[in-house]
Amino acid sequence: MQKEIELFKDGLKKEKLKITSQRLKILEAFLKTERHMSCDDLYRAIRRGNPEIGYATVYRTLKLIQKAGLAREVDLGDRVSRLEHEYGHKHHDHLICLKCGRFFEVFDPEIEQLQERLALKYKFNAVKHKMDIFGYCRKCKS
Amino acid sequence: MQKEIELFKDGLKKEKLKITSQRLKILEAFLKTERHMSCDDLYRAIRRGNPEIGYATVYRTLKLIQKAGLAREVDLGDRVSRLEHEYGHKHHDHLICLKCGRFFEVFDPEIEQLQERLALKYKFNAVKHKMDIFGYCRKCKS
DNA sequence: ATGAAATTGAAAACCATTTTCAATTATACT
DNA sequence: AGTATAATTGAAAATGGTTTTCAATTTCAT
Ligand SMILES: [Mn+2]
Ligand SMILES: [Mn+2]
Ligand SMILES: [Zn+2]
Ligand SMILES: [Zn+2]
Repeated sequence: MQKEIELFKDGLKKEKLKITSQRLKILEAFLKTERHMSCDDLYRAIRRGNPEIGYATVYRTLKLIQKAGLAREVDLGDRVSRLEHEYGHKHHDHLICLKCGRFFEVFDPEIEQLQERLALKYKFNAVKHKMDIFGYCRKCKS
Repeated sequence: MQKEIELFKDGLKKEKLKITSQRLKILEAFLKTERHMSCDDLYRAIRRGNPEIGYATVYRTLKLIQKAGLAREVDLGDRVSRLEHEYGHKHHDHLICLKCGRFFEVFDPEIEQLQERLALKYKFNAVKHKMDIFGYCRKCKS
């Protein structure tokens, strides 16, 4: 994760922001997990080793991590912002189970291509998209 | 909109809930517009003719309207729930402009078909999906 | 080292939404 | 029609995730 740490530092320098121990610890905690973490999840995880880091600092730093291109927001429809790794992780969409809450990461190049065609048709300059399919997973369908 | 009103009343009766003047007024206000309305938007609109209707009642009734299958939630990524008509309106997705906030309603049968195929591949019983493409509209792209 | 500017944690504020509660109302049943 | 019962209402308070405020502390270019 050295590469990610460098990218983060570069992002900070570019904005004339400072490299602090709190920011680095929060970044490391985020990089350490592969799950989709809410700010609160991360706050709790960080807290275990660093009880002196504040809630607001976690929120603020997670915004910076996103700006540096290292994290992307996942919106599962509850009103909680969750983050997943962005650097070195390909774009994907989600199948989300309405019963157990589990989700599956999926990618379909044909869909992606048709999405581009659709944007083009509307002369729309697409930057990103979000596609979530909700339903019942193999284990939960009656 | 008589059909919708009947469906709403049926939905209420089925749950042993009561048909009240407030509920009917809120439903009519919702049916009257074709926009994507937040609860607050609707509260304000209703207020103009009916200053006695409370905020909580609007929230509660909008939930009932959704349960009756007359409204569907639109999630534009801010944390505000907006509603659009569901009855008599075909499913569609959105192209959302990051600059001016305007959105375009789109439908691509090929994408829909591939989405089904994707769910099938994961033995996932898809119920609904949400696809939003974010970017810059014709007028806003530099 | 110095000083300007950025950062921090704790607490308060924010804001959409939900809950509480006592008063009112709709409906089913005499 | 009158009554009992359960649902509904509006106002206010609570909730919960997120953001802001502010005084104290820290970073870093000079
Ligand atoms: Mn993911
Ligand atoms: Mn729409
Ligand atoms: Zn499941
Ligand atoms: Zn635009």
